[in-house]
Amino acid sequence: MATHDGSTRYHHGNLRPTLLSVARALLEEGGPAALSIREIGRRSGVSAPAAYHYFNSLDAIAAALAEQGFVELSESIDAALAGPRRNLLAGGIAYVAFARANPGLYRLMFGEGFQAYSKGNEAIRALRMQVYGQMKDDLEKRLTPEDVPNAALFLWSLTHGLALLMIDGQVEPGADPDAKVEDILKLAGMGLPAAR
Amino acid sequence: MATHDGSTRYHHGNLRPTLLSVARALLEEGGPAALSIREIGRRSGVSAPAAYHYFNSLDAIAAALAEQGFVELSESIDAALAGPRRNLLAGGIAYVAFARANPGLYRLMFGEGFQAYSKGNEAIRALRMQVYGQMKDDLEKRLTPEDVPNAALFLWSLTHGLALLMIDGQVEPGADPDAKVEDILKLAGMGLPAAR
DNA sequence: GGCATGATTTTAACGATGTAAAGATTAGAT
DNA sequence: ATCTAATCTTTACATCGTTAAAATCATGCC
Repeated sequence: MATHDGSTRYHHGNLRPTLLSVARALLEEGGPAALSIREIGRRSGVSAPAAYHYFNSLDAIAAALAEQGFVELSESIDAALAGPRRNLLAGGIAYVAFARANPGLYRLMFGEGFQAYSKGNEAIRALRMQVYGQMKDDLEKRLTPEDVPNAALFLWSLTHGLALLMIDGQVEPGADPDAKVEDILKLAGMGLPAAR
Repeated sequence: MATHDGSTRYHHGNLRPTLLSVARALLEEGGPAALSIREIGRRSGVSAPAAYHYFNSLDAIAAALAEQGFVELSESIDAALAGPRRNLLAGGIAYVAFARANPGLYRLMFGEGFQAYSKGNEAIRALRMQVYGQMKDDLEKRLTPEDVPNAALFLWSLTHGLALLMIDGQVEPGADPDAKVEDILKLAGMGLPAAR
């Protein structure tokens, strides 16, 4: 079997990271459904069962990718929250921007892709909660304590929903999607416009 | 092969509806990923390729289920909008209630399940837009025209996001989920609580 | 009533997938 | 240099979606 640079060593030498980056490319090409252990092996220049030395299953690869995603999303939100505008709006914009830049990954992190039911996606749920906690912590600096839980869920719902609608192509693509996101998220602070 | 009532006719006699209802049960048991043409056949007391007389593919079965879902969701929203409270809040509550009552179906309608990329899920996108239009129409009776587009997307994002978070078990299950939904959706009218 | 026609379903088969088991190859320590 | 453990391959199995061909049934026509 040949490595992807043409040489033909028996040992790949750098397989685990290669598998992950190939998997991630696959994920962005075709969404979570396109993740395939055989295809990952093929593109990595390696036979399919080789992956089983580093991951117990295809689901384990998906979980590793999701974990990467949560780290990156978390960093991205942190950066926005610490940036020049240091407000919730900036955090929300960063959140949606991450989803738009990594739609396959975002769907993996928050969609099915793991059997949403039955199985032990307990780890994923915890990672999601961590992101939620990040928003919540920030809200605690701004609101009275009893308002926080509902405000946090409100904000998360809005941001999550907007992110999904956008990566699902459900928002008519205007000239400047970032501006659109900002317009929508701004309404969170004011509520809907007054009735006429 | 035996029918599910024990008799053993060659012709099933009522196959198409049976396939759909079995598929829907499967969908709610295990989510969109659990849809399997062979399992549908098995549970319908029929061989797998029999389904191909009524549907071109597994995706076609999924599409038919999704269509059912959109009809039901639409009716449910209409009923709420025409009901005693006849306001947007009631519509939103009905929307989320539908998702909570049919989580598998809702995920099929709005999640992946169809290859979100590449393929022709154009019909699904149109059906989604129809639901969106329903909310939008109602908003038009209440707001000045230029406010409508952003308000509609705002509302849809919030409702859709909340629905998904709830059926993903991401909202700590309190005593009364319906009340929680109402609390959150109410914030859409007022905006976030004032800073302390 | 007998029979042809068309609708419905079955069996058999193909290619692809995830994964397990067993063997080959290689790197690194002693 | 040899032994050991890590890494990777080949082979194999069960399952899946789907196609092709054959079997069975229902129905209208004579």
